[in-house]
Amino acid sequence: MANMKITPRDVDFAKWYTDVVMAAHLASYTEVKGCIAIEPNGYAIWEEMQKILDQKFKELGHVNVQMPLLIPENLLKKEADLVEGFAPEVAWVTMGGNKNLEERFCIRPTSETMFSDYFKNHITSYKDLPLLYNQWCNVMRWEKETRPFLRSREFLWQEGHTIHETKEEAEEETKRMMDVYKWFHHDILAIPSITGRKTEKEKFAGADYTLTNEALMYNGVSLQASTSHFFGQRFSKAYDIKYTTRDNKQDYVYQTSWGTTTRMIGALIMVHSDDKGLVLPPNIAPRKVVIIPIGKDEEVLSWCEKINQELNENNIKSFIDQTDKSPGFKFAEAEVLGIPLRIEIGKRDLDNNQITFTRRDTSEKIIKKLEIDIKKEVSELLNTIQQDMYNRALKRRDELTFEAKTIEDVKKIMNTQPGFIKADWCGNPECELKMKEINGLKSRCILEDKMLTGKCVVCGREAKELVVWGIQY
RNA sequence: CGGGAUGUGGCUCAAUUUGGUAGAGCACUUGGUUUGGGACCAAGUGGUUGCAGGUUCAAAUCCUGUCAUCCCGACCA
Repeated sequence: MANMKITPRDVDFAKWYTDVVMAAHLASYTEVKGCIAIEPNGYAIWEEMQKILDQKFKELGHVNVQMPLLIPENLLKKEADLVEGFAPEVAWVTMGGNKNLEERFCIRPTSETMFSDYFKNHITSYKDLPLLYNQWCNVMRWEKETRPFLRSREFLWQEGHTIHETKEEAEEETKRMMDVYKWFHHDILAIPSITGRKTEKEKFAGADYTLTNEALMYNGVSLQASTSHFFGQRFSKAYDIKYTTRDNKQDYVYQTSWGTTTRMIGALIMVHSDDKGLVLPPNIAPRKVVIIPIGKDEEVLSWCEKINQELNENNIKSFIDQTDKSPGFKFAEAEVLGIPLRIEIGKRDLDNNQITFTRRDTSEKIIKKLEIDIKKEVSELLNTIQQDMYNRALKRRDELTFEAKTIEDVKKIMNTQPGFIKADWCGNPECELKMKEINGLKSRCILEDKMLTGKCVVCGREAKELVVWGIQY
């Protein structure tokens, strides 16, 4: 393992971010632009995310399926908004072997098309509804500017696609899945995201409306972390997904889709990590504890083994670093990898009848008696770390959430420290564009909360919504 | 897609200005000594200088093109 230097976060945030990705061996660049190799450390985090979310989806009645990677052009074209929204960033397959294809295929940027076409042929009656499907897969969007995990041409995600008998049921599903994402970000990733509805301008191409989960990064930039869309009958009408209703009429289904991506790994870095490297919340860390023996004393090693075994038997994933590196190297390595808790055991500890814990998030050292209930102690400490990480992120989010009553307020805030800016909005897209002239501010989401002044922050006319504005990653 | 920067063993960089045998540190391998914050000694391995052309007796160095990465804008998860 290389002991690579990490650019300080406050010196160059973007450089720091990629340094952490590389130093923690989460991913590396490949010969293919915008397509990263997700390395074992990075993929393990994704597998944890998959495991937790997949279980939740299944508890809520969803089943997993797999649709084709390729989408025929004629099918894609059926929903005009979708085509328009994704046209600039789809990759096309035009040849099969050495022959030109009659009809080209796009490599899926998202799978509404294939799901819709599938649904069309697989339901006939209200008795077939709802269908609650999810797919774990890779998708491709031909981005120009790329960045590991945050914006790559190929990325991994899950996309849920559901169809329902009634509007109410579909809207409930849209909200329910946003609640799942919210729970996942808050309780698992320790990221205090905010949720709300996207404006017309920012919603998913082809959706009636989009719910979004927006997270605030350490540097005050916002990241769309997951979305849940309500399609109404737009796709079902475009793709002819009809069924026979309870009163023997023909109707179109109501549809939703919702997704989240490997981008969340990037969010973990930008919210929690520091100049020493990755910091992972215990609830998502693939390995929660590293045990580092100091010296090669037999008794030291046997204590390491004993503790390791007890933790693993109690479902606390731990491991012993038995490489021939010096202890100092191992400490630094555990830190760059973001392992939440470190246990050091050496002769000195044994002589004093103690073991030493070190928290990754605070670097705090905690001395405990050797005979404690190790699994209880560790699991409590991991919970504390998780909670503290959330609280720190929450505090930072609140500190970087501002209220603006006038456009001057907005400018003043943006000139000092970007963050979430709450401001009333009249609903006019022109005012949205005016905001964009200020350091590229975009509406992140519309909140349900009470408006600040009742007047649009841009034009001063009567406001309709309270909007959170931010700089988009 | 515009503006800027960079590309030399796995990593960080030197040699480019003024063309003349590719070099250092780290990492890696082997042996030994070590072990409480990135250990030490010794001996080794590894590079047709991003790629493709061109100029030249001679190219890492000059010219043209291209690709990639990073930063700043426009577009997006």
